[in-house]
Amino acid sequence: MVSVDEPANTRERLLEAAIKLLASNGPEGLQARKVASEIGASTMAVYTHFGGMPQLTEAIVREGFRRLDQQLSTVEPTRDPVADLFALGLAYRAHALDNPQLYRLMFGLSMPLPRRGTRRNLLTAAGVPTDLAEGQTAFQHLVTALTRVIDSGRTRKEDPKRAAAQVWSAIHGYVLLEIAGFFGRDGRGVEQVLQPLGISLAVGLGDTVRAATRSARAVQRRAVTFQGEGQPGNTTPRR
Amino acid sequence: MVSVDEPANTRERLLEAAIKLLASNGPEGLQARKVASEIGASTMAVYTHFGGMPQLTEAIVREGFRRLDQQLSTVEPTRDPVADLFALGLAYRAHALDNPQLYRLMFGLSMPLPRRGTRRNLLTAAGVPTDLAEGQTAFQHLVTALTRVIDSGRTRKEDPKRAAAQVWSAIHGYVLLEIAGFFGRDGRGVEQVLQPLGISLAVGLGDTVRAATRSARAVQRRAVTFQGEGQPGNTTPRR
DNA sequence: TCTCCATGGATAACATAGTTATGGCAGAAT
DNA sequence: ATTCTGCCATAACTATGTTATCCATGGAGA
Repeated sequence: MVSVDEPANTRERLLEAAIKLLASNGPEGLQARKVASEIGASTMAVYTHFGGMPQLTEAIVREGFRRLDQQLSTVEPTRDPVADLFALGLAYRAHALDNPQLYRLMFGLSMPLPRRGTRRNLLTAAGVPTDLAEGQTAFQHLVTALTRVIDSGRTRKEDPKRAAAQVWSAIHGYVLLEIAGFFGRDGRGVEQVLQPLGISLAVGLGDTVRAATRSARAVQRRAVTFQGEGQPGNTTPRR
Repeated sequence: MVSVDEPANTRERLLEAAIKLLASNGPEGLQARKVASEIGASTMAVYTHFGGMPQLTEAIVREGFRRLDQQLSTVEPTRDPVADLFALGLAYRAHALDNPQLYRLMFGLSMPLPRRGTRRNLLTAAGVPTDLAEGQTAFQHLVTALTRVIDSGRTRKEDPKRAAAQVWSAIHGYVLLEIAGFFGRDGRGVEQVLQPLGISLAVGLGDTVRAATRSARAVQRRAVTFQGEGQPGNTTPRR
């Protein structure tokens, strides 16, 4: 589980190279020739194993959601379900900030940039990403967390799914704005926006300001366990 | 103000055609040859008036923020600042849902992280993407609205900017997820997610459940004035 | 062992789309 | 009238996704 990925087969190496190129070069890095030459192969490898760039991109998105799911799974439940929810939010944010290009691609924000060359028809039908089905797994983490919050009596009775939808909206929006640089690049946004936002939502759902604040502080202490504060180049023991 | 746009000069016609093609064909529609031929010109027109496709895209983004600003400006303040904030949120959502491709493009272009040296660097002036600077105007609407909310005493004292950042995160995330289809395509997400989210945030900031709910209902009645419920092809008296 | 076939992949050609070089034409300036 | 300037049509150039073709390799079966 902690072992470094061995080369494996060509398909895996292509996918791995593509993800690396995406992270380092942005969507521009996702070019058949670049990806193929990265592993010393010709472009045909892409077509043999994926069918084309759209399918390779789709595979990247799927892998991105798989990794997000993994990261969210590392959040262990405690006695404080609200704190657990906050921890989930921090883990979500950590994944997105550590893989900003990937995160954007997962939600179709960067892909449709018209590449040169021929058509592409993956995420663009009507702005409807294929990836939504994959996103369900990430959403499920939130539903579970909110079910525990609601069942704990800290908040009002409410449909956990709808509450989770609210929380996901908030986190998703926050993360995208932070990636875009709107909250600065020093990771200050977490304490200035994300944490207050989490407290606001918890209180809005019925928790008390005191309790929510205390849970937020508790998570702050836990949080050092996760990724570095958004600064690239830190130790990222992903996978 | 209600007059149909006259052809105007070539630059305007190009921009207009590009926005139309973006809306109808998605990002695929943003091709130099297509845009130019749409107005019966050659691709050179794009280069004469914009410099290239990246600059044309940038102009589209700028126009998108301008229109968003216009739409948000139509929300008239009333005696109920919380209701006004909700109305602002609905107007924001209406703009995004009526122009989903444009909205995605507005936020999809900022990829400032890897700082590629040469290619398409026009959006990163000094590390801060241009589109974010434009986004400031939209953000300002929220700051103003939240200042009124906070000053009204309905919520706790708080920095309006930080509160606005929370609200923007929530709306932005909600809108993107709704565009992506996660909340269904029937516009149900507004009452099932956006409205509860707004109430949660208001309550989280200090308002009472009763008052926030009442404000939300008041806006619901006002809201019919805006766009149709996200269904494309309705009457959109923009500009 | 030899033959045959299937699979993966290299080479190269093709189509598309951004970009650029060139030149002409109309109207303004002199 | 001449010259100059700006707009833009034409066509060429380049990069990129895609496809056609062909070769190599390795396993199955005789």
